[in-house]
Amino acid sequence: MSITYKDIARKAGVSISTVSRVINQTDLHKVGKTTQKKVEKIVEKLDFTPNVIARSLVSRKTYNVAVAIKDLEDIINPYFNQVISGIAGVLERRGYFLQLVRTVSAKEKALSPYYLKAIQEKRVDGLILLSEEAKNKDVIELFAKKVPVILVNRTIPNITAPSVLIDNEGGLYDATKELIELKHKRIVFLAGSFDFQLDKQRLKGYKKALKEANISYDKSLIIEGAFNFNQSATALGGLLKKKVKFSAIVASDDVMALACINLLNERGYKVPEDISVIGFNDMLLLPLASSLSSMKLPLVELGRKAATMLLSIINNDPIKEMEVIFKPELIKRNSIGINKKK
Amino acid sequence: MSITYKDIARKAGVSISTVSRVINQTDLHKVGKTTQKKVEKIVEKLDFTPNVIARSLVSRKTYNVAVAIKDLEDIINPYFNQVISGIAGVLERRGYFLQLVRTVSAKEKALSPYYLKAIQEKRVDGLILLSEEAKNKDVIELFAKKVPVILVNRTIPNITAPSVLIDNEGGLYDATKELIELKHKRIVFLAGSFDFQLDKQRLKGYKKALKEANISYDKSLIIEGAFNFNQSATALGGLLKKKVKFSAIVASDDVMALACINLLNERGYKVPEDISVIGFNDMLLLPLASSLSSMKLPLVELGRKAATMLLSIINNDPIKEMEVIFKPELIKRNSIGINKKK
DNA sequence: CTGAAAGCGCTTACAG
DNA sequence: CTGAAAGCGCTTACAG
Repeated sequence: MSITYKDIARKAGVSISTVSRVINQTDLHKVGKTTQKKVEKIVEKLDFTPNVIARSLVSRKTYNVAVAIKDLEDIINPYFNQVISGIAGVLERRGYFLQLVRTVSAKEKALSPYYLKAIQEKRVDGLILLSEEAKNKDVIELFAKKVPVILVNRTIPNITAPSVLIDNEGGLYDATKELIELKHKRIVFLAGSFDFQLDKQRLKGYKKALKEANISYDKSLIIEGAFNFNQSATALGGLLKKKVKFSAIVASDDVMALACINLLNERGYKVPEDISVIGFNDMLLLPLASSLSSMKLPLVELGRKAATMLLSIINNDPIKEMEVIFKPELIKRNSIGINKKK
Repeated sequence: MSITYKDIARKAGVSISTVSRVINQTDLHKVGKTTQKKVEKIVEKLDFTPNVIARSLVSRKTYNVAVAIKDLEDIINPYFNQVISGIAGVLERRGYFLQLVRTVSAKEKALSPYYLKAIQEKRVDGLILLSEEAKNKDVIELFAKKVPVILVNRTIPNITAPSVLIDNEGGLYDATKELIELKHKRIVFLAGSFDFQLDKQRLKGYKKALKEANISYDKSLIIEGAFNFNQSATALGGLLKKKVKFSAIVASDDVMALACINLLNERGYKVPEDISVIGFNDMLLLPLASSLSSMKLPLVELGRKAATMLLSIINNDPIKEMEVIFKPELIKRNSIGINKKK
């Protein structure tokens, strides 16, 4: 079997209490220098590492943090993997491990969804919620139980929760305004889903920009693409089929914007000569590869912030701000141009 | 505090042994139907979930699996996140949790690197190694200790380990051959690093294709780009500065290929008119966005296979094949063309 | 069919 | 300065 405190204690001729003190560097002032050295030597020689499970059982700390995304396969999405990368870096430096969990339960026999299970089973010390799919009710309950939770890019009505937010309204306002300045009047907003707060907020920003420019809001220009390539293409295809006129598109995500560019090219439209396109998130190399203009966010930094806040809460350190807001910034590339139609 | 077996037992008027039997559905035939119902009712009412830490301490199973990448921030790389996505899907379905660990230790005070720590601390039941950075010596030791480990895209000399492999030699052979058929003779191979097996194998395939076509091998056409955008651009920049002539590039990764296309465009070369470029991995949308030809691999499927093999080993199920090999397939897009120079 | 008891590998007052 | 003992929340023979 594996080595335990008992083995170390026997070899050193001391008690396991002493072994524990040396290994954990606690109450060391009470341990004789010689004894300490003796134990340390043996620990080193055996390359001994304490069983973290046993330790957790007593200390009630697991040094594990759960990061919840909708579906585990979503880490393929550059938005999520940038944020997670930022989280991971911080956890790593602070000696925590990162556990990936999902919020959507497929055909699950468990009483609670997977991500709640990690909490209930005491697998983790805290949770960072990257997904809108977790139900408000469940999240509120977690707060009630004093479980350390950080929300990313979502809020809970009537509750001020520790959260890292994105200025979605401002982002879409800026994007729309830029297009308006380029003389566009019929601008499509390709949202992911209006079940999501982020898209509701973005729609607000879109409307605000139109209003300021005295352009009337046309509901037929608003479509949903489910945050993925294929459904975005389908949504835009529907618009083209209905012969709805437009000269620009703002999409809620770069992948969706790319789907638009791709479809437009297939149908013989040129970007940006015929249609201007702006994405969201400025995901790594994707925009560069396709010359896509996008609303850039410091996603890695955002993840770092979320992790730092969570660790503060876990360790009962005071946190300065309950809500940190990141503002997207327009990065112009060769996917937007002046509207030349009429 | 939280609820335990003791609480359930008291409320049901039974012993904790009985509670355990009902919750775990073990030896149920020995438990009276009425008793069972009574306990189940209470468990349900309290939405009770057993403490997995305590359970692990006894059962020596954590239902956690570690996935090791070089640096946690590497999940940004589409190669890794596709493989991890495949792994995650399988683990999820089988009730396992996924822990992300890294193989490279920065300034770490621990005796062993982070990923080994997860094993030593008994945090996990097994390990999937996605990184070449883990030392052969350490990996061999893990096998000696009977730790369930799966290697992905790497082998250990003289050892047949359970592994999921990529036909790197065949992949670069095919890519090079395609370019040769397009009349290219001076083909650059932009590798990541020759410290890595995968690039050594790819170089073999490159040489083999040249040899078959009676094209002599020119060492000055072989460069290293460290698997990232910037260093790839620098490497190619060096080649251009030295005025080395070439009409095509095969890169060890799509991001690297994209760096080439980008730099070539900046310097006034057209792809594919002047220079043909082929990438590797066919990473999601990147090639589509940049019309990049690439060697496609079923990376998600590869991850699934690795996870399935690991769970078989963990559960002592027989595994059919120790080594599964995936073969890349050339996807032609508009980044390659016939060499028109002389 | 049911329960008492030992034990998993640690931590932590407490006693000396 | 050091150790014996209780306890964390479970599982698992064993006894009845």
